Amino acid sequence: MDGDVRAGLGHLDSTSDRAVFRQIADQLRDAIGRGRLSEGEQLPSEAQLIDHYGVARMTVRNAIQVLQAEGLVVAEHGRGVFVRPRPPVRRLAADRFARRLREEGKAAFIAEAEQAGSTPAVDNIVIREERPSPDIAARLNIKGKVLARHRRCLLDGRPVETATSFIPLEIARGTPITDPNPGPGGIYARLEELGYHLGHFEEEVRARMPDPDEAKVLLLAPGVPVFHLIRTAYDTDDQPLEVCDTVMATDAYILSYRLPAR
Amino acid sequence: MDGDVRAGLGHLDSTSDRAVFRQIADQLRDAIGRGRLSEGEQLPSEAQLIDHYGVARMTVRNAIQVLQAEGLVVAEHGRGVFVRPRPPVRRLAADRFARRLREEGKAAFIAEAEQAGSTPAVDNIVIREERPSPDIAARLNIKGKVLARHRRCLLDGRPVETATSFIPLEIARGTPITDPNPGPGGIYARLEELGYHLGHFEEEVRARMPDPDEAKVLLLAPGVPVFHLIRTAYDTDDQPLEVCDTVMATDAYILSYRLPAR
DNA sequence: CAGTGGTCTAGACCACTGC
DNA sequence: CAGTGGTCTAGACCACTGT
Repeated sequence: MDGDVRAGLGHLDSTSDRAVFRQIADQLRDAIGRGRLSEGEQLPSEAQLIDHYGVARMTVRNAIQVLQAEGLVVAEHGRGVFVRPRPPVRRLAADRFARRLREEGKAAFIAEAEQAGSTPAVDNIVIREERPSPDIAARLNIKGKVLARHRRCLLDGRPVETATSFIPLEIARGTPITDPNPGPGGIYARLEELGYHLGHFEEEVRARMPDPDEAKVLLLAPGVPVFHLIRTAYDTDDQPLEVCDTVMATDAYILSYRLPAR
Repeated sequence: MDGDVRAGLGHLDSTSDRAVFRQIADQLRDAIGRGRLSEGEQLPSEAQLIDHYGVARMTVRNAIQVLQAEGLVVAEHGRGVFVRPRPPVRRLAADRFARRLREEGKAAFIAEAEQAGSTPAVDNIVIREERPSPDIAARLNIKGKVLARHRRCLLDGRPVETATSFIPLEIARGTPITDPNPGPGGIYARLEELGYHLGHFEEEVRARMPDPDEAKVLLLAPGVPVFHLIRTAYDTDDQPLEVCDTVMATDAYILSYRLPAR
């Protein structure tokens, strides 16, 4: 026995040309993958790993940092390093903007959350007139100003997405769409009441690492990417009515879509 | 003047409680964001940053590592650190599995690539019978074995995705689906020839950091997440015919979907 | 308080790139 | 060859957590 630091970690292969910190990362990753270290469980402390492997502290820290960048572990100052718990994941259905939901008086985010038994919340609401970016202007096919509706959405107290809707000011001005709470069914319901008939949505999905602001607002752990969605709502004449720019925590969502076979 | 290391980097705020390496990362990130350092351009070397800020090497390296984890820069051993070039992005259309493409004799990946003016390629093809994972078995609603068709797809020489299709062995056995090259239109065309009528597809989209194997096969830079798609093909009776598990480089793709409004 | 991770220094040697 | 980043050591001091 060699003071095995639990989890059955092995030895270093000094003949290998693989860097020591990578070998340590490999062994910890393997322990996590095999379930010898399970979700939420604490990894051996830096001091224990230093003893076990007989290396300098930076070597151990480099190993742990590799795992952090992979999203496998989270370090908590003063407490330890833990296998990253997988938060509950919400599956966004392909029909999440179906009219029946609006008719039930639910905005999409609220409806989805309640259907899944979670408690939704919305904060950081900012509504103002803006000159749109060239990209937004092009998507809306307009030259003038827009109404921008920004908010952050939370599930069971955990921030999961920020979103900004852009609506041509010509459409939004003087309507409940300019209110912080636009009423039952959300702004899509208001648009339909105003005589705009929603035809379909187009959604573009990207994924990337968050910038520091996004990581802060969404309380993202290192190694957790974001979805960046840009959704355009079209009326039945294929005229754009709204663009919604959304940044979502990828550890909180699975996006689901239905594709036609013809 | 203080040997300004190009790019107009500023000074450290010693009164700030923000860590020095984060301040350095902030300044470099800002320089990139403002275009003072543009795509592909080389950052000041570690030695230059050490001189400029008067800090230890590890401090500078920590700063650069922050930017790497954000996907903003790539380090090349012996050459320097460079603002990560944005590779050309392929937009995957919502109708990419439309029948007309199969009838034109193109598999989806090939059709998409050629339509966009790129040169597609496929390698690492492995086809074999397997006992499916519980998840795959459940999606296919079967108990028996599957035919697994694995491949890696490249655009203009750059690997962009790996994919594995799972087809119930009962369906695939003794058909061209078991061939490395299943013929024009891909396996979906073969399925239809066999009398299965494709009705629709359901696609689940996740994003996460790659594991080391995925990073290697897709030549992913640090800080580049992957899309993980699981697509199920259904026939017109809503019976599953195939499941395709795909891992894609997120810096190579924008996924595009059409959502119904009712 | 002891134990944890966070930051930083000052060096060393190595491996890769390009002239 | 000089210049670059990659790895590693051996320390120091700090900040946070929990007892």
